[in-house]
Amino acid sequence: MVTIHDVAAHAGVSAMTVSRVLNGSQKVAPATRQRIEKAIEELGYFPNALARGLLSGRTQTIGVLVGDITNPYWTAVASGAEEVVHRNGYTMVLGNTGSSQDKADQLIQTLVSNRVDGLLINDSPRKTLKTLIKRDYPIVLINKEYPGIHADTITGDNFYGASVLTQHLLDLGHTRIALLNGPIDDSEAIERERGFRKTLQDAGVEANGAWILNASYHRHSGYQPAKMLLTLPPDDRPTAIVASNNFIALSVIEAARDVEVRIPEELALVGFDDFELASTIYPFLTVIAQPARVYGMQAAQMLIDHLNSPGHWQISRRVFTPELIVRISCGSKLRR
Amino acid sequence: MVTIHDVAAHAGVSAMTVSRVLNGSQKVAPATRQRIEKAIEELGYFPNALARGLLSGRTQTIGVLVGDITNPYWTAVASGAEEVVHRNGYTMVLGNTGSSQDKADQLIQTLVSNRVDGLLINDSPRKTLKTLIKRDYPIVLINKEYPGIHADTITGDNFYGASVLTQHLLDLGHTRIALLNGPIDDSEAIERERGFRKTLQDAGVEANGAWILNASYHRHSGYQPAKMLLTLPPDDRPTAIVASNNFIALSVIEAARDVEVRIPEELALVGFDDFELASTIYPFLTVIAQPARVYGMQAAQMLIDHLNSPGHWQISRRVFTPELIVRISCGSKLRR
DNA sequence: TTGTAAGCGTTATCAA
DNA sequence: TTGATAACGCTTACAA
Repeated sequence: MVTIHDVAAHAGVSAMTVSRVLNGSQKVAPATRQRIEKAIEELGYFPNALARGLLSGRTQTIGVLVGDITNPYWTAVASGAEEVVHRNGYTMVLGNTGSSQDKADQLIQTLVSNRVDGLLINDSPRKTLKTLIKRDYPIVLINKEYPGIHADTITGDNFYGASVLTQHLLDLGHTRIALLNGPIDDSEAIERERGFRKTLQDAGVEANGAWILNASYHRHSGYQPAKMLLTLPPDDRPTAIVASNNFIALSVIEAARDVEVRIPEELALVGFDDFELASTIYPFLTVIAQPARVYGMQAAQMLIDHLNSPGHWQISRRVFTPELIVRISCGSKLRR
Repeated sequence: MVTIHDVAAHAGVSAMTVSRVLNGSQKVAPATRQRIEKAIEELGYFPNALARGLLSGRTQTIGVLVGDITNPYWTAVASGAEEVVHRNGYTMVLGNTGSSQDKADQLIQTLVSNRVDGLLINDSPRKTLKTLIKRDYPIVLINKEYPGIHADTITGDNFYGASVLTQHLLDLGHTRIALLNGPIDDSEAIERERGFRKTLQDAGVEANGAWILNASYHRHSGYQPAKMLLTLPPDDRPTAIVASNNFIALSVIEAARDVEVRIPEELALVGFDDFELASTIYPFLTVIAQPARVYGMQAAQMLIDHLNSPGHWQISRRVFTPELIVRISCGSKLRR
């Protein structure tokens, strides 16, 4: 590896002068500068960011940890974050936890060891989070809250979202409504279930415990529970399903197709998280849309503001109100 | 930031002993070890990978640069790469070039400055690549070749893929076939056009230059050219389109819907790159499937083998033969 | 305008 | 089994 000293020797100056050219920090004679730039070019010199970071304590790098990189929701978050990160002269490092706590923990260890200046986190073990916070490490949580953990947060209003979705189904005349929810310990899933139950209750409809099921948020995890619901005896079967994310909604579509239940004619389907193709896949999905890209941008901006703030940063939670997009999977655009 | 010396002081030992515990490299008395582990825990110490990397020259990190992180093809590549990278004790750092040469260049600069041990690259300026190769920096190119650049490469056989797709359409009786290709200077696009033209020629069908159009590989870039093709006067209009990637195929579906051309009844559509939802979106797409996940895994393995090889690494190109998956967008499963 | 010296946090080497 | 020292590549502070 070529070092600053190699460049210096090649240009017949000291390392310090090369450093000054690199950083444009102080005056360097034009002739000297030219010689140095030529040397850099000829030697193919890349400054060593490790040495720099070691000295300065900053790496101009921000880590982003998402649960599932194959989910368009999270790539939208990441791509929004990246835009802001990049625009502010930082580099984004993207990590994929695959919703595994161990992997999340390991990734955080690695990123912090590499002294990224801050972290955008979706999923992490509580303990790791506590350590980070104790050490005043700048983090922003995205779409997740941890009871007892006080940190900057960007989320959607899941209680509200679930309420709107459920109310929409009630308004269409459904009373036999199932919830295909995320993991039982997920903060979003918990809020969604609360919103779901409360809305039913307010409407005087009794929630059926057998119709409230948990899945992971991964691509096919909703398939089995969906199939289970759809193969219940007709009298016992829900007429509508609320899916807790985009992948779960897709699984419902697939299960319905496999057991020959038509959406929306025989089953109304609504879900969380809009995605590009929701309007291209038949039956076009009625969803609570969360502006994932905006979440990513806002979270990144929040983190960068924190990094740029002189020392007294005020922790805050920013909760976005998601929006109902009615398409046809709920059947509301059908004549009944 | 807590350093190894803080831990050492806290445990009443020297930094060296802490280092030994951290790396399990040499014998440490059990009692001492325990005290140190307790100190690490209490202080919330994270080793500084910058210092480590500076000393060792290795960071156990691999950079992956993809063109478009919102394209499922590339997330599949990335997720395959990550599996292998992770399994081998490295960390993957994912960068998104957005198909911008400047950004790719900047990202490579940053990653190399941060001394990632190697790079998986899809898109990069030639010049940067040349510099990397001159400096013997381990890289693997994915789905891209640069004339005059000699580097490890993983690609699909695009000439073959285009030939198979085109032949399939010819076999179905089409002779008026359009190619909605990628960027004009993209190595994959060039090969695909070659395969397309050659297959037509061998069948004695003359290629219509006005039906060979270029788009970028991004989400909506195929829409305008597709619409253009589909609004040509009936006598001048192709009856079949070969789309050069998944996003272009989606754009064709959208354009066809907007101008009320039915697929596959009035237009046969085939494309490159299978993706999860290709079989969920109607009309289910007939595609040349490239095992993106496998490409990612193979590329990562190749890079790691290179890193582990004592010094004499043989550069090679690995070309995969893609596979035709016939669904219904080409119309071959329709009675004619 | 340019150069010297010290130190960032680790670990390899040698010594105790 | 443990410790002292030097070095990795760079930049800040100071000196020339």
